[in-house]
Amino acid sequence: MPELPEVETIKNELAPWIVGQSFTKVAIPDAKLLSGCSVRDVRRALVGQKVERLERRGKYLIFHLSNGQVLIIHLRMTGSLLLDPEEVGRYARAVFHLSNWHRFVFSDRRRLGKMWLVEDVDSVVCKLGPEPLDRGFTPNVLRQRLSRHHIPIKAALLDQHIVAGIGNMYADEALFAARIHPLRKADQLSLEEIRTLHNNIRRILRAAIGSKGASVDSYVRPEGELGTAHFDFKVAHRGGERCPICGGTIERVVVQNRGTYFCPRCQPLDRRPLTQKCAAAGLHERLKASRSLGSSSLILT
DNA sequence: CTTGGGACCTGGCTGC
DNA sequence: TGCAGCCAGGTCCCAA
Repeated sequence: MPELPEVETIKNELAPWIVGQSFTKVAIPDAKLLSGCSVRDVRRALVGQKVERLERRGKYLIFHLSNGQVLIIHLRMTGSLLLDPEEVGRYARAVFHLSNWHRFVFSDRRRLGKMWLVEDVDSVVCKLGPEPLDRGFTPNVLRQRLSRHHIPIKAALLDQHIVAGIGNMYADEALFAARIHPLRKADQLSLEEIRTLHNNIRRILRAAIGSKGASVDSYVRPEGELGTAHFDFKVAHRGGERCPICGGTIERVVVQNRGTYFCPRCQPLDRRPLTQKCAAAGLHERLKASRSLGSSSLILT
């Protein structure tokens, strides 16, 4: 599933082959791929145009063309861009031939990917939230954006209008690293929690780019290699396994129709001190009793 | 305005 | 072995 680190990797690895080259031939066997333009429009506009620059914004890949137009690709769930594959394959949705005799293929098993040809990038990506790796993305920016939403923090991190580029895997990893339960309300995190979350979002995304992305499902890099970021996952897609911190069992819940993995011990829903929790639950006596017995923890249900 | 839920899409998996 | 039915999740769209 291409999220920010995967799209960034694709951009970095594709750029040396594409930037400065022009399109010589474009085939789009799957017209459903296109949003707001026809196959003929795209072929006519692209052929002969040079790619001036390749850019990523959130999970969007942006090709700046020499005529000022912009080709934008979103890979969604199962899309990939393959450089010079031996065969185009049965899932090829678009094939781009370049002036250096290389070609790249937009391959997408589930056909959820999208492609736009526009005059103005903002007509497609204007509503995206800030780039989490930009200098301007400070803890205060994150705090301000989260404070407007009374929804689970997991849902807020997945909302591209709040922050761009984070998907299901990295949201789970960042919340685990910050020890924040995925169902905590976005507008009720403390400043300290937001600082920790902000720090971990950036750390985890940077590390994942360093590992060239996570190949959990169908993600492959343009030249066919896999990424290795998933080997560093602590909770994502690890339901039922042991938590690497506390040894407890990693659980899976569904938040906003998304499989969500977390450690209930490391990411408690209620973070108030134990004494306050017990007061709220009317459990003074039980706490005293458990302490007098030398118990260091109390299970609240 | 915000929030939640369904649609899109299809290969792969589960269970009968 | 075959097949129906469910699941995965990024984004858009609609209803409350």
